[in-house]
Order: sequence, then structure tokens, then C-alpha cells
Amino acid sequence: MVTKQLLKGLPEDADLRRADSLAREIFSDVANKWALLIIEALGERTLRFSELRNEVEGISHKMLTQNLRMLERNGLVDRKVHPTVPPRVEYTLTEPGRALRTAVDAICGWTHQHLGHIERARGRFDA
Amino acid sequence: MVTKQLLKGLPEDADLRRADSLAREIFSDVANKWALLIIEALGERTLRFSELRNEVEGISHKMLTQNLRMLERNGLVDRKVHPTVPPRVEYTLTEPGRALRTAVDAICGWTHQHLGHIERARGRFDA
DNA sequence: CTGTATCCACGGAGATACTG
DNA sequence: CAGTATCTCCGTGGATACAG
Repeated sequence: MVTKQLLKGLPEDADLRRADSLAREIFSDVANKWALLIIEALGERTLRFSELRNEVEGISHKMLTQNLRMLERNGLVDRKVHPTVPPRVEYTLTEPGRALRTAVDAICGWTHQHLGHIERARGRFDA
Repeated sequence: MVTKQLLKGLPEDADLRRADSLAREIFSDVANKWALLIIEALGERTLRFSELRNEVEGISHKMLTQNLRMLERNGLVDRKVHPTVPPRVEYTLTEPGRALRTAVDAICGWTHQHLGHIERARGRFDA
């Protein structure tokens, strides 16, 4: 899936090809560092723009807005603007967003579980 | 995890800080499109460089080698060189690599499950 | 076949400033 | 506070050529 396999044997089914290209597009959107970190940071909480900026270590203003727009566009986060002054904008994961989060959690868990193995592998490789 | 939280309240524990920065590094390595697609393509199989190049749609020679080195360095893939002519190099997921693959599978599954929702969300957003 | 190196262009991403 | 816009620069990544 998302690789060539999905296409095999059905090279002329236009619908399937569209679905697959869409899937690749979404995968590219979602499979990037900042998007995943934002999703992980949001979790079950609702956070403001500035709070998110603090939670996601090292992200720039620009990358944050950019990724938030992307996530909103794909329906992964909900954006709620409070028409106050100064403005207050809150971001929350939608249901699909929360569903994806469990996968992100898995990656985070995996990372911590294998820290040791990886550190050792690196030592060996760099030698 | 992988965000600021891990550090909270323990700003001076050097070991934890090292572990956390290492975790971020690994996360950045792993949370990128090509790395995940390679892992997904490998699955339970053993593939040669050129086979991998065919399986991972759109990846360039350079990106493939680069990511394979990275994955090898982190101990996620095993690289076996057959000293024949022409050379034959085979790549296989290690145990940690296969463990991560289940998370990647989850993301792929999620993608296909939510194609419809996302397409509709996009339609709304773009309007 | 696989891998490394070089060149180069394009776009990603930071900094900054400004608006609502 | 949140968002957009502009400018600029550096690095990513593609193309190409060559080596083992």
C-alpha cells in the first residue's frame, strides 16, 4: 500500500489510480516530522497557537502555521477562532486526527524502547 | 514524549536530557516519507537495491542510498553484500525494523480508511 | 549492479516586519 | 495573539558521471 503494489494488475482502473495517488499525497503530508509532532503534542488537549509553539520544541512560527493549515485542510485538526481581542485560536484533533495519533504514539513508544539498540548500532556502524 | 514534556521538572538530569535529544534525533530520522516507505516496502521480504528502487515509487537513486545508510546505521535494516560480479546487495528489516513497521502499517491503514473523510474535508476547506 | 562524488537549481525554512 | 507577506539563503535532492 502506498507503494507500487496497490496498482499491480489493475493498471487501467482510473478510480483506483486516483485513490492511490490521493493516498500517496496524504501519506506525504502526514509522514513528516513536524506534522507528527504537532499531532502528538495536541493529544486529547485543546491548545492555542502559542501554546503549541511552546510544546513543539524547535518549530518555527512559519512551520507551525503551515503545518496547521495542512492538517486543518485534511480534516485532522479543528480550528476554532474566538473573535476576541486579542484573538484566541484553539486547535483540537478531530476524530481522524486522534485515530492517527495512536499510530504516532506507537512510533514514539518504539523510539524510546529501542534507544539502546539504536545507540549501539550507531556505535558499530560509525566504527 | 519527544516533545518538551519529557523534560519538564527534570531540567538538570543530564542522562535524561541526553536520552531525550537522542530520541528526537531518531524520531527525525524515522519520521520522514522515504524512510517510512522503504520500511513498508521491505516488510518481511529481502530485497535488492534495484528491486527496492522499483518498489518505492518515485524515489531517486540518491535518496534511496541515503536513507538505506541511515536505516542501516540505526540498526533498522540489515545490509548483506554478496561479493559476486556484478555485486548483489540485499536489504532486510531487523527485528526493531519490523517492530516499527507495524506502526507504519497503522499509518497506511489509517490513510486508506480516511481517504473519503479527507477528500471531503479538502473540498470544504478549499471553498 | 551498487555505490560515491560533483554540480547545480529549486524550494524549504528562518528572520523580519506589518495587519487585524 | 495570530496570521500573512516578503526577502533571502542554505540545504535538499535531482541529474549526471564515474568507480569497483
